[in-house]
Amino acid sequence: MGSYYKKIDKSVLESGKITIPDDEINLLLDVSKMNVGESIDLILQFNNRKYKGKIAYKNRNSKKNKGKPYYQLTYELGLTKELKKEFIQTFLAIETEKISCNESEKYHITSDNINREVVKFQAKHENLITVSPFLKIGTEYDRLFQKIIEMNLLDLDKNDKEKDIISYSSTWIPISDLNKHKEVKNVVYYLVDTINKEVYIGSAHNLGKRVKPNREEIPGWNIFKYEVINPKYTGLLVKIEYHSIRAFASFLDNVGGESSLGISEYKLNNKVWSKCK
DNA sequence: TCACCGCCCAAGCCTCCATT
DNA sequence: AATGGAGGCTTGGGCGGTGA
Repeated sequence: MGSYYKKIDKSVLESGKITIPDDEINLLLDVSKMNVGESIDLILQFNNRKYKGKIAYKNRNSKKNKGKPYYQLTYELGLTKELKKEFIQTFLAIETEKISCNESEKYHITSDNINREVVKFQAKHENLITVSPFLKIGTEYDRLFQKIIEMNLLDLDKNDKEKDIISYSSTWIPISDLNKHKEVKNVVYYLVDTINKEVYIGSAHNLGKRVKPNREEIPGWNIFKYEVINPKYTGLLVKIEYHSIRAFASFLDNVGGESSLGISEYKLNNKVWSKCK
């Protein structure tokens, strides 16, 4: 048992899967009883936090490489993110290389001059490996870049617009124009009956399928508006909806049993939402 | 309310490419 | 030629939607 030192590269920081050379695998794990196709689960510890990982002995089936299996260490993406924050110098170099690769349509990023920092994998005891920086290039801007990486602002592959939870908020629209908005996706919507002074709030992955005239909960609704949730946060759609309902219920008389200030003659028609008492 | 279905994403696996 | 680096395809689990 010992330590394996690895230059930081895309494998380490992005895919979270690295090939361990045959002559070094025994530093991390006793593989004498391992057969091709098998894998061993282990824990990687970095900064006192533990991450799931495994070492697999993998086959190569192509004609050219048949019969030359190799060892691959993989770990969860949570660790890749922490490592990006640790090895800022290399991470930024890789991101920079990506940009020039895109421009020149180069395919692989293996340029030697970006591989400067080194991480150390040390076998502690059975199935526990500690991960620590061995060679690190610090700068005065590390704290700033840590923040930026933490907020995913450097995921250049992704759309910049993805920072906001709400990506679009409509004006109030008369029911007669409903058809023009049928195709809108991932929305929290507000239906209002201006005659009977009623409000109803809902959410939908597909506006046209949920919002129709004579809706049971608020049959007389005649105007509506909606907010489109950033696709990145669609998992939170219902939570955002309930937050809106809860907020409205605190101010408007409502049929959901929430105590309200009753600041308006309007009434909230929602009956059910997750109440955080 | 429950069971089923389809979709999406991450993990796993395979393979090609670059480097030595 | 050998082998590590890394992209792409496949798979499977989880989750939301839908219909009974």
